[in-house]
Amino acid sequence: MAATSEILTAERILEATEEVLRRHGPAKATVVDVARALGVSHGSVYRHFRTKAALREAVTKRWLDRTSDALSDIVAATDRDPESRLRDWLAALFEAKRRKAGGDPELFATYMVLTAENGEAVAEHVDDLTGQLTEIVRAGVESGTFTSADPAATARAVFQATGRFHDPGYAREWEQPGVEGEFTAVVDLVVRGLRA
Amino acid sequence: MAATSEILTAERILEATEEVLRRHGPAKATVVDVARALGVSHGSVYRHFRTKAALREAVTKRWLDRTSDALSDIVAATDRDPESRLRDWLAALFEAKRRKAGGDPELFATYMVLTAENGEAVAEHVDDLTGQLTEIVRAGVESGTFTSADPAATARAVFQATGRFHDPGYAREWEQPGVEGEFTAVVDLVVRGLRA
DNA sequence: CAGCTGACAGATTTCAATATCTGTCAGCTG
DNA sequence: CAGCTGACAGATATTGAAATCTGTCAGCTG
Repeated sequence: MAATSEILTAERILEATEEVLRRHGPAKATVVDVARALGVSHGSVYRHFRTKAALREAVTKRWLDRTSDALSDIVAATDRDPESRLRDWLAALFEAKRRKAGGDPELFATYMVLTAENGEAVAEHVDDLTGQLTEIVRAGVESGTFTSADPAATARAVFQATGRFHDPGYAREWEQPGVEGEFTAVVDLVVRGLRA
Repeated sequence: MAATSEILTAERILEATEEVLRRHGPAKATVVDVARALGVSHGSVYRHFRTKAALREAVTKRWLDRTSDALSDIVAATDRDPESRLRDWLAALFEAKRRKAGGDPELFATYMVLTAENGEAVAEHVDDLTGQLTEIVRAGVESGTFTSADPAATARAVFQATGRFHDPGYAREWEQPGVEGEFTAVVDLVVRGLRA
């Protein structure tokens, strides 16, 4: 067992947990399974995570953060004009979610369960994303393309108005014909509403 | 038993079913319960509704139609300007849903279950509502207040963009402080996007 | 002695036996 | 004879006993 030759770290436990969740699903994945995958006793896992809930929350955070990170490049491209950055950002978010949902539906369902039980982590993730949006909106206001008395509030409104294209609850509809057009229609409406 | 003195109609069965659902919830409400409430045998209920699913669907339709009907007055007020009719319509929809969700959470949860199992009825209801919105948008385009190449598509976009304030899935958030402001922010954004 | 193990108590889940419900229909009733 | 009843078969839900899991901790090990 090569696994036992390395030190047991939180990171390794999280990786093993993701694997166990992928294999067994959220309902049947146990701490004992995770320990077995690592070749250690389950007591050792509890040395790094106080409870099973804490372990699942950490996995959830990691997963959500991977999405936020993927979008931050668009926010950072301050040389590009805000309107197309906004459109790209929204399209990238939609595309990322849709690929996750459609590509591996079971794994996506697993993370739906995890996010449902970790409202705190999800709230942080939403704050993270609206924070990114706020930067783009603020850039737009400064360059005179957008109007907004309160960029943070406006960013939240943009995020909420496009919810149907990133909220996992709507995942079923992302595969239906015509979504692409519906997405464009909503984004156009929102961008028009933003313009100075 | 006064009830048995009247003829058994589909209407009376629907009323009794609503009552049974209110009392027992969606999981425990049985056809036998409905029959007992009416003072008849359950075989008689099957004379009017082929299956339990059909009965539940009919109850769901009735409930959804009551919401649509309440909004149609605003659509019909063609003497008022389209922008304020749109704002009123969206506010009335939000308010109606919020009252249902907050006023009797258990009953609302019951109808959440019913709508989840009757996608067909819900789709019709959404078509109904976007149809109403389309009329308002079209009136706005005709009077020159709004721009839209395709009022039906625009109406759908408006409906989807405001989903957070009428989709039952978000009901938990309707009670939190600040929703009122979030609602206004989204509606303002959408209305600005609509203006010519 | 820092990190890990594994036995343990209480909580949770599983499973199979039991009870209830759905949908049908032959026959009753007014 | 139109409308209703209630017994019935198969499907679904409930229940409680047995199995498994979570979280702890005294003691082992390198």
